[in-house]
Amino acid sequence: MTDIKTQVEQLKRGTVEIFSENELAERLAEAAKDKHQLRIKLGMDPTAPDIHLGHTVVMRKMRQFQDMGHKAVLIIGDYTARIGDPTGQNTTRPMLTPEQIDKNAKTYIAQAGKVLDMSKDKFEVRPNSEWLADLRLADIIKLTSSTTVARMLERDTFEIRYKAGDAISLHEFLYPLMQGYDSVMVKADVELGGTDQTFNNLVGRDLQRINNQKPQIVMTMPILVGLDGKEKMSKSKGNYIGVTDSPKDMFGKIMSISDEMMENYYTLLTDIPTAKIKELVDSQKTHPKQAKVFLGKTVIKQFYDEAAGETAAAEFENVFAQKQMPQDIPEVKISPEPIAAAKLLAACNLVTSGGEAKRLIAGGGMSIDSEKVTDPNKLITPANGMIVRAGKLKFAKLTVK
RNA sequence: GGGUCGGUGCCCGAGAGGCCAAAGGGGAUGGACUGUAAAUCCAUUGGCGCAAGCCUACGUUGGUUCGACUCCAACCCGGCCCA
Repeated sequence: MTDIKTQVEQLKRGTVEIFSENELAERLAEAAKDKHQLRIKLGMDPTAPDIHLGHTVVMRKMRQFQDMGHKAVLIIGDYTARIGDPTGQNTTRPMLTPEQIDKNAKTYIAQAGKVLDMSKDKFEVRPNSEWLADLRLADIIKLTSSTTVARMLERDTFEIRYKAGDAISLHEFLYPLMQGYDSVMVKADVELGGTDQTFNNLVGRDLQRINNQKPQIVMTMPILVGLDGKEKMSKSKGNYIGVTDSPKDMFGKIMSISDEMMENYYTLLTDIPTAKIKELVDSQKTHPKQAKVFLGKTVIKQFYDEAAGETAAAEFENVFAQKQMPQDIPEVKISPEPIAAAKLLAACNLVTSGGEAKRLIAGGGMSIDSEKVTDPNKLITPANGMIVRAGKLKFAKLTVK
């Protein structure tokens, strides 16, 4: 039994709430006793094609269960994606086409392997169209009868929108029910999710109870704040670090988070013990920059290897602290005729329009071979190896055709 | 179904016949300052053009007018109230 206690302690780390901790202990004990795997459910909406660090917070918890011998059941919400999770949304989401969903689901599964153990006995993927697509209206009516309008409006996202006089489509109410039904269909023992999923996941408990199943244990985890320091990390908000980002990008993005966010990132994205984290984020004990460098390396190690983290850090230091040129400047082929500076920026794909180029130059953001360009009409004669720079981060190296 | 209010640039939101590529804010980008952090400050923020200027844009489609984001009509979408 002490073993179970330790397990619960480990699993508790990083969670916000568990419904309920006692049930979790019981369920773990039962599983240990008759040696069966618990089914750990995590649903993912294939609404955006990439997994980012925000997803990995919960996925890492799932991995922990796997390492204890349990089974990860990843639900690809290909059917629920037709609705779009109303959580955290202030408007109805556009419905996705089946093709988009299918494509996104494929990359999701591939990318999930970066965090989860994909071995056959520990991993199962199920698209929820498997059971949702064939529901008959009668089934749906039955499903909807399990809850009430008042209950739905308790959810703050609905409540806020309702009070603000924004549109709420009726089908959005179906979302939590469908997600809960998923739990019934896969016989989930535990469902993981961000705190914003609490309502949805608790509906799963209700539906399982109605269907004579043991209600799943719901574990919620904090939402990872995005790079802007304000909103939830998400691809559509462009404030994310993707699991397939290059080590260089990951490092750069991590370095740009604000100091206040570091503790959050350390806690949710690494296994570093709490006491050690306290030291790292204490500016008296650790220089914030060093703490951030270490965070960057640690995160990169999870998706690449230690060397990749070191390289990224060194490159970063080189380029930004020492103000040297980066190693891997994209090369641009260009004809040797003299060209106006503004046009050159466009030719190098460093800007998207002539106006932007002019603005950049006017703002002092363009340089050629480290020399500032101030006149957008200045004629530049391209030469091999010439370095064109736009802003701090964008470079191009010319090759004359 | 009836009444009523509304749909504006990436987002929020002002404008109510010419002075409107459209106030203000947010965001974004560039610059200064830094630890490429945050905060702060400054600048820029539809496209093409060296420029004059031209084009595209205020839900959609037509109309009135020398001229429409602003007026009219129909339609589409949403909020609220009534049924």
